[in-house]
Amino acid sequence: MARTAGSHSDITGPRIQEAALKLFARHGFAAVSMRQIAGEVGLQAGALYNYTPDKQSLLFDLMRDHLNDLLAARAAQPMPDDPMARLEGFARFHIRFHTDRPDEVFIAYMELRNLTPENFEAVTGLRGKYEDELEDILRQGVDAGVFAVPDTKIATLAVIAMLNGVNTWYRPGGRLSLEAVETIYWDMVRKAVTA
Amino acid sequence: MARTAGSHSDITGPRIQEAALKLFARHGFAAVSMRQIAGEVGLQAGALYNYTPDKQSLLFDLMRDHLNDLLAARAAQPMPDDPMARLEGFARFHIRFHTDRPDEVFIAYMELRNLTPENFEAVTGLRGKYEDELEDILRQGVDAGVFAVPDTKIATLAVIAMLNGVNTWYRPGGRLSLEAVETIYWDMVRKAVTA
DNA sequence: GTTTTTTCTGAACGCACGTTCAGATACTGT
DNA sequence: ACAGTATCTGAACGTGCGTTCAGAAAAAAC
Repeated sequence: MARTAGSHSDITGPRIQEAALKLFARHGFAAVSMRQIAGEVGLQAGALYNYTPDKQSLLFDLMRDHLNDLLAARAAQPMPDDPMARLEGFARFHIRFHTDRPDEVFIAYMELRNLTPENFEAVTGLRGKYEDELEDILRQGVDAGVFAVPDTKIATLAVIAMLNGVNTWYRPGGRLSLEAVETIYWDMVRKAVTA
Repeated sequence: MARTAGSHSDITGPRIQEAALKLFARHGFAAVSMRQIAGEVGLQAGALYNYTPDKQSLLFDLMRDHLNDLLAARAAQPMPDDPMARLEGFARFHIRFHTDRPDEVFIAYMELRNLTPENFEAVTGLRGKYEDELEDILRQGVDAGVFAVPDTKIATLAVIAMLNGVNTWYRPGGRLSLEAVETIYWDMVRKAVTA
């Protein structure tokens, strides 16, 4: 009934995040209790409050970290001048990044309604930044005459919706390699927006 | 403390369904209580159990009815022989039907994990029937040489994901008419799958 | 070896949950 | 007018919720 042998915040903290991520993705934020999360890590519920002020922050931190990772990873990608090459880079990057983090992606899309208004603003703001990158590419391509879409904003949302769809069925080790999936989707995206 | 004036199951039953639909869509199944649903209809929680055996059935019935409506509405659509015309009909029908029922659609996609295994099977089975219709169209078009997709199953999922995306942003009375939205998306779908 | 800091337990708080049911009132059919 | 049925209330059941906190043990600092 006190500090346990081998306990360290550097270890417990991340383990709590992982447990919350896994359980939120599997059962949904509202259906998961603090006691379940604690149990997954081998703690009593009260110990969680050494690491988070409340349950809501646990969710928000997962989303914010995920979107910051997304933006950072994207910023580290090469950026060709050619719109077609840029779009291909975006499509392939998006599929790779998202299929690699199915739980984070799932939560970031499904649990928005469980955020407080200000946390909601923060998360959708970060996502907006990412979507703006794609819209810039499309606009650049339209200006260059290589893409033809009547509305770049709608085309942006349509392309992202299509690419996000991969996460609903793709599993590593399945019939198709990730490289093959990338190519199939890139092909459809390219045709959909090309002049 | 008894039957109230003007109470009738023909009226109360549908009102309970509507209240559950609205609240589940807004806050999520797990976050909505039977007392909230009852309150929305002007009842005490116990009265709901004249209409549903439990909370889970309330959710399942909403999903099943929605998908049955979808299949029935689709079956009532004209079915041209030409694959291109069939695909256009499917795309436009899908957008019209789904934008007309945003709450039902939202629930049918987001609350699958709150279904018991057998209810889950029933719902995904109905959805599979609908998706098979699209895959049949694509396969027919590929055989006729008018479509070119390396994998009809993946193309089916990609097209549906893209079309479903409309529901994330479209609102009646917005900048674009539904007809215009249909045309924009149909254009992207057509280009994405055409040979 | 002693003190200080970190980490956790276990119990407790008030509250809300899904569900059941006896009893009361409104409606319906005769 | 009366009997039978449909509909709802209000209270209750046990359970689990998010969160707080005093105190105890382990680790770290000195």
